[in-house]
Amino acid sequence: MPKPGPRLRLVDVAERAGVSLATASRALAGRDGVSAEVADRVRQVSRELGYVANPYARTLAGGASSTVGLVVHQIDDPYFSEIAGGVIQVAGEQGLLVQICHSGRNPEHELRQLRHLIAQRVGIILIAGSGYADPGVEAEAKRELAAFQDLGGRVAAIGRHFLGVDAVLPDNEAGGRALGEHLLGLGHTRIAVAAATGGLTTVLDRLSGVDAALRAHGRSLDELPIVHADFTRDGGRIAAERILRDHPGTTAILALNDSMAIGVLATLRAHRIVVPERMSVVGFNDVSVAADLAPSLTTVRLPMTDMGRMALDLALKPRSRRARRRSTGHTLVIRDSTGPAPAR
Amino acid sequence: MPKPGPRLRLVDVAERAGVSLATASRALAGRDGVSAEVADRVRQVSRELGYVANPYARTLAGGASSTVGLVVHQIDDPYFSEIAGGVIQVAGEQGLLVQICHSGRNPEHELRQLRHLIAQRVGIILIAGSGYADPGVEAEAKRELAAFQDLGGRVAAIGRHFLGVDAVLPDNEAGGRALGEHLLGLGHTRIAVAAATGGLTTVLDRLSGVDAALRAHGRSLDELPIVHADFTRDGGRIAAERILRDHPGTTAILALNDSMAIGVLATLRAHRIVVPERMSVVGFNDVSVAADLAPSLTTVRLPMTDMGRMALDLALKPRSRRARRRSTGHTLVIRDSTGPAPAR
DNA sequence: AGCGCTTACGAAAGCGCTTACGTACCCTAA
DNA sequence: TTAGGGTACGTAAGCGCTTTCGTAAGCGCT
Repeated sequence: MPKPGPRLRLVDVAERAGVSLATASRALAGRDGVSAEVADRVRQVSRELGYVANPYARTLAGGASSTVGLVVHQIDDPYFSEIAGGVIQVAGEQGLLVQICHSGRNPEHELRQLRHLIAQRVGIILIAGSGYADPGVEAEAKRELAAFQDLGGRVAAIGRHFLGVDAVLPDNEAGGRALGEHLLGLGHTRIAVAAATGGLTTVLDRLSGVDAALRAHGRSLDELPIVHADFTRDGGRIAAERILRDHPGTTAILALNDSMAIGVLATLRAHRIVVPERMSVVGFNDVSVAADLAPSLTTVRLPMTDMGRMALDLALKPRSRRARRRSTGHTLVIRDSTGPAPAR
Repeated sequence: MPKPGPRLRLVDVAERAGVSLATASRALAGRDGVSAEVADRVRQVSRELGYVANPYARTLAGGASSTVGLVVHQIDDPYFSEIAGGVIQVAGEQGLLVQICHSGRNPEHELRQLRHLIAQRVGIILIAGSGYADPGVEAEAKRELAAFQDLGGRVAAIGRHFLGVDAVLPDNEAGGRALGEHLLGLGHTRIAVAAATGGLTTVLDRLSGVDAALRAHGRSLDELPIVHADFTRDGGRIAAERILRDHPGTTAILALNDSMAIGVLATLRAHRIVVPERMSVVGFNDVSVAADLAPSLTTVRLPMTDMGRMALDLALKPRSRRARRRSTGHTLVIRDSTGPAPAR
């Protein structure tokens, strides 16, 4: 059992292997200029001794920083915690450390976090969560990230297209379309949308998918009431109240994420409106509790954990000339919260 | 990885303030040996220039590391993600970075993560999640943490008493007792317990609270069927199936955490057993979805976010001679999943 | 004055690593 | 043979900071 001595340094390994510090460093970094024979010996000794490089010294000396910074809106939101789970998993396999910080859905605060991560010299930055439709808001972050990449850092985004970096893009549009078609297929015509406050690209993309579905049926999103509130359970509550009050004929509520859908369901329950008999409800993301609600929630599943994994994978590849994009795929998961439109 | 670049260094600040490197360092660290006047000037200049210390250099030179390592069983478990939320919040205020890693409820893997964090020279380690009842299993971790502390590191645990470090201890026993009393007060006598696999201190503590409640009524835990399964939704499912099969007279199921309770509810729904009319169900923790289930879940609320905060606060205080303990408090939250015991 | 003592500061020695740069050595070609 | 060009490795110069140690100045005391 390799016992991690108090402070084992690279010199110790080098000495034990009978080589110089430089050679030991090269051998462990897999750099060439070392004979295979010597390199093997060094690695062997290092393993025996249980040597772990001091990341501070390594980074200070100009080596690659082995920590990845992950920016999420809020870690205690299942969407982000699942993404984080994927990232941490891959990071663990690669021996990387993950630093997580909150942006709190606030572009300025996000920018501050970004700068902090950069100042802290992380090697990789992963930035998750919806982007802002206003390019001006993203511009500063974009510039900061570009500079970071020019200095050798790597960046990948999850769910944001305007950052000019590699990105994992959830199937927001296709998912929105699938939900729209599902509801239309069930005969719903009076559909209301519970959307997050405007300005988020995620919202726009999902809406545009819904629109596509409607157009395929000779209709359009313009006909539907769209109620804006926060991307949270409370937002869903508020939206649902507003819909019930202002659009009483509604037979289906399409919430743009599961949190809102949960709020919608709670409100409907409070009003004793039976789901799905009198009202169908759909969400988006398929967070793990969606299956446990009563009624269980029809939603579009995004592979959040995989998205986290993919993002880190992207960032671990060398930078390409053009920003790469990876689509996530999606699955319509039909559960008990949707049913045929009630007869009028 | 980011190259030296146009980064601002402490020398730059020192030069600009007309002092030596050493004085600048002392001034910014708030160390004495610098006149208030000079210190102010240095801080002023540093602020103007937007200087951020290079943490790698700082740590390498022997300063305190400004990163905190947080070990959780699994970040995409709401219990842990809420704790992490609290930790990240405090860390953000203090300008600390949080590194999260998974232990996966596996003592060996946890130990490996611990060693990795220590090797990476984090300054603070926070370790969350139930401990193991077998002291042998904890011994190695305990030793490792003690050594880490002797080298100047700080450690705080959340929910583990056997580590010999400062700890935030959830009110497991009192909470268990509250749940037991609640059910007994409703007239339930045939109560079954869905517990996690043995060996976790959390399980033992909660059970002991239940036992206390029973004894206050002249009964004892020994009379109740206790079914062991995983601390997850699936575990709850399995436990519920077993209870229904082996203990058909049961009128209340006490699940030792919310995840299990959710599984229990799902199973009851599948069996068309109405909650709470035919069966009451309680959970533990009050994760945020507990309120959104149908029926909403009666449970004991632990202030997870606060627990994260408290743990980091503890770790930020200087080490005391004896390990400190902080209790979290708890609240019994009565919702719709519990009701009077059905007449026989 | 002369002595010690404190205080405010600077010079310089590392912390453990990466990476130019230098140097032996060997192999080939003229 | 010797110049020329790899290849394998060692030497040493930092990376940006903290901290020890040294020093000069200021203080009160004999």
